[in-house]
Amino acid sequence: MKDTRQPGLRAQSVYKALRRAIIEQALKPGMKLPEDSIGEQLGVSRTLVREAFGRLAVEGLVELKPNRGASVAYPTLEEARDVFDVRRGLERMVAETLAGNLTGAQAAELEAHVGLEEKSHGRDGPESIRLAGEFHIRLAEMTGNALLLRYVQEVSSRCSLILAIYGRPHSSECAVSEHRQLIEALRTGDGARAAHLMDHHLQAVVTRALLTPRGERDIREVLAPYALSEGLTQP
Amino acid sequence: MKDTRQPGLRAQSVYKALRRAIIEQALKPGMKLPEDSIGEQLGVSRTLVREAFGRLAVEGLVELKPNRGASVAYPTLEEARDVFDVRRGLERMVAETLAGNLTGAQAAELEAHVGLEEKSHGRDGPESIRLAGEFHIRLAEMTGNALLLRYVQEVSSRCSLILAIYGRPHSSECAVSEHRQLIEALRTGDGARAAHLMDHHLQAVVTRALLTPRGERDIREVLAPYALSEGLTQP
DNA sequence: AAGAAGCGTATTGTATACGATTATTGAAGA
DNA sequence: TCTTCAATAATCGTATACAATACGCTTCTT
Repeated sequence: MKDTRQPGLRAQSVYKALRRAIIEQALKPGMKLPEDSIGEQLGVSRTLVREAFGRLAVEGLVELKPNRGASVAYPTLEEARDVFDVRRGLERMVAETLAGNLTGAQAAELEAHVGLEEKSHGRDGPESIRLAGEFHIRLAEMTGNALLLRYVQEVSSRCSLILAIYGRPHSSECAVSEHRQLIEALRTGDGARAAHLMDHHLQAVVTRALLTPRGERDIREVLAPYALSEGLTQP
Repeated sequence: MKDTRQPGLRAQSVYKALRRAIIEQALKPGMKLPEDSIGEQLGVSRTLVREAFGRLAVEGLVELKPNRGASVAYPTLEEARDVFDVRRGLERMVAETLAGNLTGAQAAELEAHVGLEEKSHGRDGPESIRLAGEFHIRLAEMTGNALLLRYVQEVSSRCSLILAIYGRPHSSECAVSEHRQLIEALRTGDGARAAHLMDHHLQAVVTRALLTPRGERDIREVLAPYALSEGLTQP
Protein backbone atom coordinates (compact mmCIF):
# COMPACT_ATOMS: atom_id res chain seq x y z
CA MET A 1 0.00 0.00 0.00
CA LYS A 2 2.14 2.83 -1.26
CA ASP A 3 1.58 6.37 -0.05
CA THR A 4 1.54 8.00 -3.43
CA ARG A 5 1.53 11.61 -2.29
CA GLN A 6 4.38 13.22 -0.48
CA PRO A 7 4.57 16.79 -1.68
CA GLY A 8 7.59 17.49 0.42
CA LEU A 9 7.99 16.26 3.92
CA ARG A 10 7.57 19.61 5.59
CA ALA A 11 4.34 20.35 3.78
CA GLN A 12 3.08 16.97 4.89
CA SER A 13 3.87 17.84 8.50
CA VAL A 14 1.94 21.07 8.29
CA TYR A 15 -1.00 19.23 6.81
CA LYS A 16 -0.96 16.64 9.56
CA ALA A 17 -0.62 19.21 12.30
CA LEU A 18 -3.56 21.24 11.06
CA ARG A 19 -5.63 18.17 10.48
CA ARG A 20 -5.10 16.93 14.00
CA ALA A 21 -5.75 20.33 15.45
CA ILE A 22 -9.06 20.50 13.63
CA ILE A 23 -10.17 17.01 14.52
CA GLU A 24 -9.27 17.47 18.14
CA GLN A 25 -11.12 20.75 18.08
CA ALA A 26 -8.18 22.82 19.10
CA LEU A 27 -9.23 24.72 16.00
CA LYS A 28 -12.97 25.07 16.25
CA PRO A 29 -15.38 24.99 13.31
CA GLY A 30 -15.67 28.34 11.62
CA MET A 31 -12.46 29.65 13.08
CA LYS A 32 -10.43 31.87 10.77
CA LEU A 33 -7.07 30.54 9.62
CA PRO A 34 -4.69 33.32 8.55
CA GLU A 35 -1.79 32.00 6.53
CA ASP A 36 0.73 34.31 8.16
CA SER A 37 0.14 33.52 11.78
CA ILE A 38 -0.19 29.81 11.21
CA GLY A 39 3.02 29.68 9.24
CA GLU A 40 4.78 31.68 11.90
CA GLN A 41 3.47 29.39 14.60
CA LEU A 42 4.60 26.26 12.78
CA GLY A 43 7.85 27.75 11.64
CA VAL A 44 7.20 27.59 7.92
CA SER A 45 6.31 30.06 5.23
CA ARG A 46 2.88 30.78 3.84
CA THR A 47 3.69 28.63 0.84
CA LEU A 48 3.53 25.42 2.81
CA VAL A 49 0.53 26.48 4.84
CA ARG A 50 -1.26 27.18 1.61
CA GLU A 51 -0.39 23.77 0.25
CA ALA A 52 -1.82 22.16 3.35
CA PHE A 53 -4.97 24.26 3.05
CA GLY A 54 -5.46 22.96 -0.45
CA ARG A 55 -5.51 19.38 0.69
CA LEU A 56 -7.65 20.07 3.72
CA ALA A 57 -10.13 21.88 1.52
CA VAL A 58 -10.43 18.90 -0.81
CA GLU A 59 -11.13 16.76 2.21
CA GLY A 60 -13.74 19.16 3.45
CA LEU A 61 -12.01 20.14 6.68
CA VAL A 62 -11.39 23.75 5.73
CA GLU A 63 -13.26 26.16 3.56
CA LEU A 64 -11.44 28.37 1.09
CA LYS A 65 -13.12 31.55 0.01
CA PRO A 66 -11.46 33.57 -2.74
CA ASN A 67 -9.61 36.56 -1.37
CA ARG A 68 -10.95 35.86 2.07
CA GLY A 69 -8.74 33.10 3.17
CA ALA A 70 -9.29 29.83 4.91
CA SER A 71 -11.37 28.85 7.89
CA VAL A 72 -12.17 25.62 9.60
CA ALA A 73 -15.13 24.13 7.79
CA TYR A 74 -18.54 24.64 9.27
CA PRO A 75 -20.67 22.02 7.55
CA THR A 76 -24.33 22.76 7.14
CA LEU A 77 -26.87 20.26 8.36
CA GLU A 78 -27.46 19.25 4.78
CA GLU A 79 -23.78 18.53 4.24
CA ALA A 80 -23.78 16.64 7.50
CA ARG A 81 -26.54 14.42 6.25
CA ASP A 82 -24.67 13.81 3.02
CA VAL A 83 -21.53 12.84 4.87
CA PHE A 84 -23.31 10.41 7.14
CA ASP A 85 -25.17 8.85 4.24
CA VAL A 86 -21.97 8.28 2.32
CA ARG A 87 -20.29 6.99 5.41
CA ARG A 88 -22.96 4.39 5.94
CA GLY A 89 -22.56 3.24 2.36
CA LEU A 90 -18.78 3.07 2.59
CA GLU A 91 -18.75 1.19 5.85
CA ARG A 92 -21.32 -1.22 4.55
CA MET A 93 -18.82 -2.00 1.83
CA VAL A 94 -16.21 -2.55 4.50
CA ALA A 95 -18.47 -4.96 6.34
CA GLU A 96 -19.33 -6.89 3.20
CA THR A 97 -15.71 -7.12 2.14
CA LEU A 98 -14.57 -8.31 5.53
CA ALA A 99 -17.33 -10.80 6.25
CA GLY A 100 -15.86 -14.27 6.32
CA ASN A 101 -12.40 -12.99 5.46
CA LEU A 102 -11.13 -12.05 8.89
CA THR A 103 -8.01 -13.85 9.99
CA GLY A 104 -7.86 -15.05 13.54
CA ALA A 105 -5.30 -12.40 14.39
CA GLN A 106 -7.48 -9.67 13.00
CA ALA A 107 -10.54 -10.81 14.92
CA ALA A 108 -8.45 -10.92 18.05
CA GLU A 109 -7.16 -7.42 17.47
CA LEU A 110 -10.67 -6.10 17.04
CA GLU A 111 -11.80 -7.83 20.20
CA ALA A 112 -8.92 -6.29 22.05
CA HIS A 113 -9.82 -2.89 20.69
CA VAL A 114 -13.38 -3.20 21.86
CA GLY A 115 -11.98 -4.19 25.22
CA LEU A 116 -10.18 -0.85 25.38
CA GLU A 117 -13.34 0.97 24.37
CA GLU A 118 -15.20 -0.72 27.16
CA LYS A 119 -12.57 0.19 29.69
CA SER A 120 -12.57 3.84 28.73
CA HIS A 121 -16.33 4.02 28.70
CA GLY A 122 -17.87 6.52 31.02
CA ARG A 123 -15.03 8.96 31.28
CA ASP A 124 -15.87 10.63 28.03
CA GLY A 125 -12.56 12.36 27.50
CA PRO A 126 -11.23 12.61 24.00
CA GLU A 127 -9.90 9.11 24.64
CA SER A 128 -13.24 7.42 24.38
CA ILE A 129 -14.21 9.22 21.21
CA ARG A 130 -10.90 8.58 19.56
CA LEU A 131 -11.09 4.86 20.29
CA ALA A 132 -14.57 4.54 18.87
CA GLY A 133 -13.41 6.22 15.69
CA GLU A 134 -10.29 4.11 15.43
CA PHE A 135 -12.32 0.95 15.46
CA HIS A 136 -13.87 1.89 12.16
CA ILE A 137 -10.53 2.92 10.70
CA ARG A 138 -8.98 -0.39 11.67
CA LEU A 139 -11.83 -2.20 9.97
CA ALA A 140 -11.27 -0.22 6.78
CA GLU A 141 -7.56 -0.98 6.89
CA MET A 142 -8.27 -4.67 7.10
CA THR A 143 -10.06 -4.65 3.77
CA GLY A 144 -6.70 -4.07 2.11
CA ASN A 145 -8.36 -1.54 -0.18
CA ALA A 146 -6.33 1.64 0.04
CA LEU A 147 -8.92 3.82 -1.63
CA LEU A 148 -11.71 2.57 0.58
CA LEU A 149 -9.50 3.29 3.56
CA ARG A 150 -8.88 6.83 2.39
CA TYR A 151 -12.54 7.53 1.92
CA VAL A 152 -13.47 6.10 5.29
CA GLN A 153 -10.78 8.22 6.92
CA GLU A 154 -12.08 11.26 5.17
CA VAL A 155 -15.69 10.83 6.16
CA SER A 156 -14.62 9.95 9.67
CA SER A 157 -12.74 13.21 10.03
CA ARG A 158 -15.66 15.13 8.71
CA CYS A 159 -17.95 13.35 11.11
CA SER A 160 -15.76 14.56 13.95
CA LEU A 161 -16.25 18.10 12.75
CA ILE A 162 -19.96 17.60 12.40
CA LEU A 163 -20.35 16.16 15.86
CA ALA A 164 -18.34 19.05 17.22
CA ILE A 165 -20.98 21.37 15.85
CA TYR A 166 -24.23 19.52 16.10
CA GLY A 167 -23.45 16.67 18.47
CA ARG A 168 -24.59 16.30 22.01
CA PRO A 169 -21.88 17.10 24.48
CA HIS A 170 -21.59 13.72 26.14
CA SER A 171 -22.91 11.27 23.61
CA SER A 172 -21.05 8.02 23.85
CA GLU A 173 -21.17 7.74 20.08
CA CYS A 174 -20.49 4.07 19.54
CA ALA A 175 -22.10 1.43 21.65
CA VAL A 176 -19.58 -1.21 22.57
CA SER A 177 -22.15 -3.96 22.26
CA GLU A 178 -22.84 -3.00 18.68
CA HIS A 179 -19.15 -3.32 17.85
CA ARG A 180 -19.12 -6.76 19.46
CA GLN A 181 -22.10 -7.96 17.44
CA LEU A 182 -20.47 -6.70 14.29
CA ILE A 183 -17.26 -8.59 14.93
CA GLU A 184 -19.24 -11.71 15.51
CA ALA A 185 -21.08 -11.36 12.23
CA LEU A 186 -17.83 -10.70 10.41
CA ARG A 187 -16.28 -13.77 11.93
CA THR A 188 -19.13 -16.10 11.04
CA GLY A 189 -19.05 -14.74 7.52
CA ASP A 190 -22.62 -13.54 7.42
CA GLY A 191 -22.09 -10.68 5.02
CA ALA A 192 -25.68 -9.57 4.83
CA ARG A 193 -26.02 -9.49 8.58
CA ALA A 194 -22.72 -7.69 8.98
CA ALA A 195 -23.74 -5.05 6.46
CA HIS A 196 -27.08 -4.66 8.15
CA LEU A 197 -25.52 -4.34 11.59
CA MET A 198 -23.05 -1.75 10.37
CA ASP A 199 -25.77 0.22 8.72
CA HIS A 200 -27.93 0.32 11.81
CA HIS A 201 -24.97 0.93 14.04
CA LEU A 202 -24.10 4.09 12.14
CA GLN A 203 -27.71 5.09 11.93
CA ALA A 204 -27.85 4.76 15.68
CA VAL A 205 -24.80 6.93 16.08
CA VAL A 206 -26.50 9.67 14.16
CA THR A 207 -29.66 9.35 16.17
CA ARG A 208 -27.90 9.31 19.49
CA ALA A 209 -25.42 12.05 18.81
CA LEU A 210 -27.00 14.26 16.25
CA LEU A 211 -30.66 14.24 17.07
CA THR A 212 -30.45 17.49 18.95
CA PRO A 213 -29.30 19.98 16.39
CA ARG A 214 -27.96 22.65 18.66
CA GLY A 215 -26.69 24.53 15.66
CA GLU A 216 -26.36 28.14 16.62
CA ARG A 217 -24.79 29.54 13.57
CA ASP A 218 -27.28 32.25 13.21
CA ILE A 219 -26.33 35.20 15.32
CA ARG A 220 -29.97 36.06 15.86
CA GLU A 221 -30.63 32.70 17.49
CA VAL A 222 -27.73 33.17 19.84
CA LEU A 223 -28.60 36.70 20.82
CA ALA A 224 -32.37 36.41 21.07
CA PRO A 225 -32.47 35.39 24.76
CA TYR A 226 -30.04 38.13 25.69
CA ALA A 227 -32.17 40.70 23.95
CA LEU A 228 -35.23 39.53 25.80
CA SER A 229 -33.56 39.47 29.19
CA GLU A 230 -32.39 43.02 28.67
CA GLY A 231 -35.80 44.18 27.67
CA LEU A 232 -34.75 44.94 24.12
CA THR A 233 -37.13 44.44 21.27
CA GLN A 234 -36.26 42.62 18.07
CA PRO A 235 -37.39 43.72 14.62
CA MET B 1 -24.72 22.84 -3.77
CA LYS B 2 -21.97 25.30 -2.96
CA ASP B 3 -18.53 24.84 -4.43
CA THR B 4 -16.62 25.25 -1.24
CA ARG B 5 -13.14 25.32 -2.73
CA GLN B 6 -11.92 28.05 -5.00
CA PRO B 7 -8.28 28.57 -4.22
CA GLY B 8 -8.00 31.38 -6.69
CA LEU B 9 -9.59 31.29 -10.03
CA ARG B 10 -6.38 30.90 -11.99
CA ALA B 11 -5.23 27.92 -9.95
CA GLN B 12 -8.61 26.34 -10.58
CA SER B 13 -8.14 26.77 -14.30
CA VAL B 14 -4.76 25.09 -14.25
CA TYR B 15 -6.22 22.22 -12.30
CA LYS B 16 -9.05 21.78 -14.75
CA ALA B 17 -6.78 21.98 -17.77
CA LEU B 18 -4.43 19.34 -16.44
CA ARG B 19 -7.26 17.16 -15.34
CA ARG B 20 -8.88 17.20 -18.73
CA ALA B 21 -5.59 16.62 -20.47
CA ILE B 22 -4.99 13.55 -18.34
CA ILE B 23 -8.45 12.12 -18.75
CA GLU B 24 -8.43 12.65 -22.49
CA GLN B 25 -5.02 11.05 -22.56
CA ALA B 26 -3.27 13.97 -24.09
CA LEU B 27 -1.02 13.39 -21.10
CA LYS B 28 -0.42 9.68 -20.99
CA PRO B 29 -0.02 7.60 -17.84
CA GLY B 30 3.48 7.69 -16.49
CA MET B 31 4.39 10.84 -18.38
CA LYS B 32 6.66 13.24 -16.53
CA LEU B 33 5.20 16.63 -15.60
CA PRO B 34 7.89 19.29 -15.09
CA GLU B 35 6.56 22.30 -13.26
CA ASP B 36 8.50 24.78 -15.36
CA SER B 37 7.43 23.75 -18.81
CA ILE B 38 3.82 23.22 -17.83
CA GLY B 39 3.62 26.60 -16.19
CA GLU B 40 5.21 28.22 -19.19
CA GLN B 41 2.80 26.47 -21.51
CA LEU B 42 -0.22 27.60 -19.53
CA GLY B 43 1.10 31.05 -18.86
CA VAL B 44 1.35 30.78 -15.09
CA SER B 45 4.13 30.34 -12.60
CA ARG B 46 5.22 27.14 -10.96
CA THR B 47 3.30 28.14 -7.85
CA LEU B 48 -0.05 27.53 -9.45
CA VAL B 49 1.04 24.41 -11.25
CA ARG B 50 2.19 23.05 -7.94
CA GLU B 51 -1.15 23.82 -6.34
CA ALA B 52 -2.91 21.95 -9.10
CA PHE B 53 -0.57 19.00 -8.70
CA GLY B 54 -1.50 18.82 -5.06
CA ARG B 55 -5.15 18.41 -5.81
CA LEU B 56 -4.59 15.99 -8.66
CA ALA B 57 -2.41 13.90 -6.41
CA VAL B 58 -5.11 13.66 -3.77
CA GLU B 59 -7.47 12.50 -6.47
CA GLY B 60 -5.02 9.93 -7.67
CA LEU B 61 -4.47 11.34 -11.14
CA VAL B 62 -0.85 12.30 -10.64
CA GLU B 63 1.89 10.83 -8.51
CA LEU B 64 4.17 13.07 -6.49
CA LYS B 65 7.55 11.72 -5.55
CA PRO B 66 9.68 13.80 -3.22
CA ASN B 67 12.38 15.70 -5.04
CA ARG B 68 11.49 13.94 -8.25
CA GLY B 69 8.45 15.85 -9.29
CA ALA B 70 5.10 14.86 -10.65
CA SER B 71 4.03 12.42 -13.27
CA VAL B 72 0.70 11.22 -14.56
CA ALA B 73 -0.37 8.38 -12.32
CA TYR B 74 0.25 4.86 -13.49
CA PRO B 75 -2.05 2.77 -11.31
CA THR B 76 -1.04 -0.79 -10.60
CA LEU B 77 -3.47 -3.58 -11.31
CA GLU B 78 -4.07 -3.85 -7.59
CA GLU B 79 -5.00 -0.19 -7.36
CA ALA B 80 -7.20 -0.64 -10.40
CA ARG B 81 -9.09 -3.40 -8.66
CA ASP B 82 -9.50 -1.24 -5.57
CA VAL B 83 -10.87 1.63 -7.62
CA PHE B 84 -13.37 -0.51 -9.45
CA ASP B 85 -14.52 -2.17 -6.24
CA VAL B 86 -15.12 1.18 -4.58
CA ARG B 87 -16.82 2.47 -7.67
CA ARG B 88 -19.26 -0.40 -7.66
CA GLY B 89 -20.08 0.29 -4.05
CA LEU B 90 -20.54 4.00 -4.61
CA GLU B 91 -22.72 3.60 -7.63
CA ARG B 92 -24.81 1.04 -5.86
CA MET B 93 -25.49 3.76 -3.32
CA VAL B 94 -26.48 6.04 -6.14
CA ALA B 95 -28.91 3.48 -7.51
CA GLU B 96 -30.45 2.81 -4.11
CA THR B 97 -30.81 6.51 -3.39
CA LEU B 98 -32.40 7.23 -6.72
CA ALA B 99 -34.76 4.27 -6.92
CA GLY B 100 -38.31 5.52 -6.75
CA ASN B 101 -37.19 9.12 -6.37
CA LEU B 102 -36.69 10.08 -9.97
CA THR B 103 -38.80 12.96 -11.18
CA GLY B 104 -40.34 12.71 -14.59
CA ALA B 105 -37.97 15.30 -15.95
CA GLN B 106 -34.98 13.43 -14.65
CA ALA B 107 -36.10 10.15 -16.15
CA ALA B 108 -36.67 11.90 -19.44
CA GLU B 109 -33.22 13.43 -19.35
CA LEU B 110 -31.62 10.07 -18.72
CA GLU B 111 -33.56 8.52 -21.57
CA ALA B 112 -32.41 11.31 -23.83
CA HIS B 113 -28.85 10.75 -22.77
CA VAL B 114 -29.03 7.07 -23.55
CA GLY B 115 -30.43 8.06 -26.92
CA LEU B 116 -27.25 10.02 -27.59
CA GLU B 117 -25.13 7.11 -26.48
CA GLU B 118 -26.98 4.88 -28.90
CA LYS B 119 -26.50 7.30 -31.72
CA SER B 120 -22.78 7.62 -31.15
CA HIS B 121 -22.35 3.88 -30.81
CA GLY B 122 -20.02 2.28 -33.27
CA ARG B 123 -17.82 5.20 -34.05
CA ASP B 124 -15.80 4.79 -30.93
CA GLY B 125 -14.22 8.20 -30.88
CA PRO B 126 -13.70 9.88 -27.55
CA GLU B 127 -17.32 10.95 -27.93
CA SER B 128 -18.76 7.53 -27.18
CA ILE B 129 -16.58 7.00 -24.14
CA ARG B 130 -17.27 10.43 -22.76
CA LEU B 131 -21.01 9.95 -23.05
CA ALA B 132 -20.96 6.62 -21.29
CA GLY B 133 -19.05 8.18 -18.42
CA GLU B 134 -21.34 11.18 -18.26
CA PHE B 135 -24.36 8.99 -17.75
CA HIS B 136 -22.98 7.83 -14.44
CA ILE B 137 -22.04 11.35 -13.42
CA ARG B 138 -25.53 12.61 -14.18
CA LEU B 139 -26.98 9.85 -12.03
CA ALA B 140 -24.73 10.83 -9.15
CA GLU B 141 -25.74 14.47 -9.52
CA MET B 142 -29.38 13.53 -9.27
CA THR B 143 -28.92 12.09 -5.81
CA GLY B 144 -28.41 15.63 -4.55
CA ASN B 145 -25.57 14.36 -2.40
CA ALA B 146 -22.56 16.55 -3.15
CA LEU B 147 -20.07 14.29 -1.47
CA LEU B 148 -21.33 11.21 -3.25
CA LEU B 149 -21.03 13.12 -6.50
CA ARG B 150 -17.45 14.07 -5.77
CA TYR B 151 -16.46 10.52 -5.00
CA VAL B 152 -18.16 9.18 -8.12
CA GLN B 153 -16.40 11.80 -10.21
CA GLU B 154 -13.11 10.87 -8.66
CA VAL B 155 -13.39 7.15 -9.24
CA SER B 156 -14.69 7.80 -12.74
CA SER B 157 -11.61 9.83 -13.63
CA ARG B 158 -9.37 7.19 -12.23
CA CYS B 159 -11.22 4.56 -14.21
CA SER B 160 -10.44 6.50 -17.36
CA LEU B 161 -6.78 6.36 -16.48
CA ILE B 162 -6.97 2.69 -15.72
CA LEU B 163 -8.71 1.85 -18.95
CA ALA B 164 -6.10 3.87 -20.79
CA ILE B 165 -3.48 1.54 -19.42
CA TYR B 166 -5.14 -1.82 -19.16
CA GLY B 167 -8.26 -1.46 -21.27
CA ARG B 168 -8.90 -2.96 -24.62
CA PRO B 169 -8.47 -0.49 -27.44
CA HIS B 170 -12.02 -0.49 -28.75
CA SER B 171 -14.14 -1.68 -25.88
CA SER B 172 -17.53 -0.07 -25.98
CA GLU B 173 -17.44 0.19 -22.19
CA CYS B 174 -21.09 0.65 -21.33
CA ALA B 175 -23.80 -1.32 -23.00
CA VAL B 176 -26.70 0.93 -23.88
CA SER B 177 -29.23 -1.75 -23.04
CA GLU B 178 -27.88 -2.00 -19.52
CA HIS B 179 -28.36 1.71 -19.02
CA ARG B 180 -31.93 1.39 -20.25
CA GLN B 181 -32.72 -1.43 -17.86
CA LEU B 182 -31.27 0.57 -15.03
CA ILE B 183 -33.43 3.59 -15.75
CA GLU B 184 -36.47 1.39 -15.81
CA ALA B 185 -35.66 -0.10 -12.43
CA LEU B 186 -35.04 3.36 -10.99
CA ARG B 187 -38.35 4.57 -12.32
CA THR B 188 -40.37 1.70 -10.94
CA GLY B 189 -38.70 2.21 -7.59
CA ASP B 190 -37.26 -1.26 -7.28
CA GLY B 191 -34.19 -0.33 -5.25
CA ALA B 192 -32.84 -3.83 -4.85
CA ARG B 193 -33.12 -4.52 -8.53
CA ALA B 194 -31.58 -1.17 -9.44
CA ALA B 195 -28.65 -1.77 -7.13
CA HIS B 196 -28.21 -5.24 -8.52
CA LEU B 197 -28.33 -4.01 -12.09
CA MET B 198 -25.79 -1.30 -11.41
CA ASP B 199 -23.49 -3.73 -9.72
CA HIS B 200 -23.57 -6.17 -12.59
CA HIS B 201 -23.37 -3.41 -15.12
CA LEU B 202 -20.12 -2.18 -13.66
CA GLN B 203 -18.86 -5.67 -13.21
CA ALA B 204 -19.55 -6.22 -16.89
CA VAL B 205 -17.64 -3.09 -17.80
CA VAL B 206 -14.61 -4.43 -16.02
CA THR B 207 -14.92 -7.81 -17.67
CA ARG B 208 -15.41 -6.38 -21.13
CA ALA B 209 -12.79 -3.71 -20.98
CA LEU B 210 -10.25 -4.94 -18.50
CA LEU B 211 -10.21 -8.68 -18.96
CA THR B 212 -7.22 -8.55 -21.24
CA PRO B 213 -4.62 -6.98 -19.05
CA ARG B 214 -2.28 -5.80 -21.73
CA GLY B 215 -0.25 -4.26 -18.97
CA GLU B 216 3.31 -4.63 -20.08
CA ARG B 217 4.96 -2.98 -17.19
CA ASP B 218 7.09 -5.96 -16.49
CA ILE B 219 10.12 -5.92 -18.70
CA ARG B 220 10.27 -9.70 -18.75
CA GLU B 221 6.83 -9.99 -20.28
CA VAL B 222 7.75 -7.59 -23.03
CA LEU B 223 11.05 -9.17 -23.84
CA ALA B 224 10.12 -12.84 -23.58
CA PRO B 225 9.00 -13.27 -27.21
CA TYR B 226 12.08 -11.47 -28.47
CA ALA B 227 14.28 -13.75 -26.48
CA LEU B 228 12.59 -16.81 -27.91
CA SER B 229 12.68 -15.65 -31.50
CA GLU B 230 16.39 -14.99 -31.18
CA GLY B 231 16.99 -18.39 -29.73
CA LEU B 232 17.99 -17.02 -26.36
CA THR B 233 17.15 -18.90 -23.21
CA GLN B 234 15.59 -17.34 -20.15
CA PRO B 235 16.69 -18.20 -16.62
C1' DA C 1 35.13 -2.72 -21.67
C1' DA C 2 32.54 -2.29 -17.43
C1' DG C 3 31.94 0.16 -13.40
C1' DA C 4 32.90 4.16 -10.04
C1' DA C 5 33.69 8.89 -9.16
C1' DG C 6 33.18 13.65 -10.09
C1' DC C 7 31.23 17.62 -12.11
C1' DG C 8 27.65 20.53 -14.57
C1' DT C 9 22.86 21.10 -15.52
C1' DA C 10 18.07 20.67 -14.77
C1' DT C 11 14.42 20.47 -11.53
C1' DT C 12 12.42 20.62 -7.11
C1' DG C 13 11.52 22.65 -2.15
C1' DT C 14 10.81 26.67 0.30
C1' DA C 15 11.00 31.48 1.31
C1' DT C 16 10.30 36.06 0.11
C1' DA C 17 8.53 40.07 -2.56
C1' DC C 18 4.97 42.86 -4.48
C1' DG C 19 0.58 44.16 -6.38
C1' DA C 20 -4.37 43.43 -5.49
C1' DT C 21 -8.30 42.71 -2.58
C1' DT C 22 -10.66 42.99 1.67
C1' DA C 23 -11.38 44.40 6.51
C1' DT C 24 -11.03 48.23 9.91
C1' DT C 25 -10.87 52.40 11.86
C1' DG C 26 -11.84 57.24 12.35
C1' DA C 27 -13.68 61.41 10.92
C1' DA C 28 -17.04 64.21 8.66
C1' DG C 29 -21.74 65.08 7.57
C1' DA C 30 -26.78 64.40 8.15
C1' DT D 1 -26.32 59.59 17.53
C1' DC D 2 -26.21 57.19 13.30
C1' DT D 3 -24.62 56.76 8.64
C1' DT D 4 -21.09 57.42 4.88
C1' DC D 5 -16.83 57.47 3.14
C1' DA D 6 -11.93 57.64 2.96
C1' DA D 7 -7.43 56.25 4.62
C1' DT D 8 -4.87 52.61 6.67
C1' DA D 9 -3.83 48.09 8.03
C1' DA D 10 -4.17 43.27 7.30
C1' DT D 11 -4.43 39.45 4.29
C1' DC D 12 -4.52 37.12 0.00
C1' DG D 13 -2.91 35.79 -4.99
C1' DT D 14 0.89 35.14 -7.77
C1' DA D 15 5.56 35.55 -9.36
C1' DT D 16 10.21 35.26 -8.53
C1' DA D 17 14.60 34.06 -6.09
C1' DC D 18 17.76 30.99 -4.02
C1' DA D 19 19.27 26.79 -1.87
C1' DA D 20 19.09 21.76 -2.05
C1' DT D 21 18.59 17.58 -4.49
C1' DA D 22 18.61 14.49 -8.33
C1' DC D 23 19.98 13.30 -13.16
C1' DG D 24 23.31 12.71 -17.03
C1' DC D 25 27.64 12.91 -18.92
C1' DT D 26 32.50 12.76 -18.91
C1' DT D 27 36.51 10.84 -17.05
C1' DC D 28 39.21 7.81 -14.46
C1' DT D 29 40.24 3.28 -12.63
C1' DT D 30 40.61 -1.73 -12.78
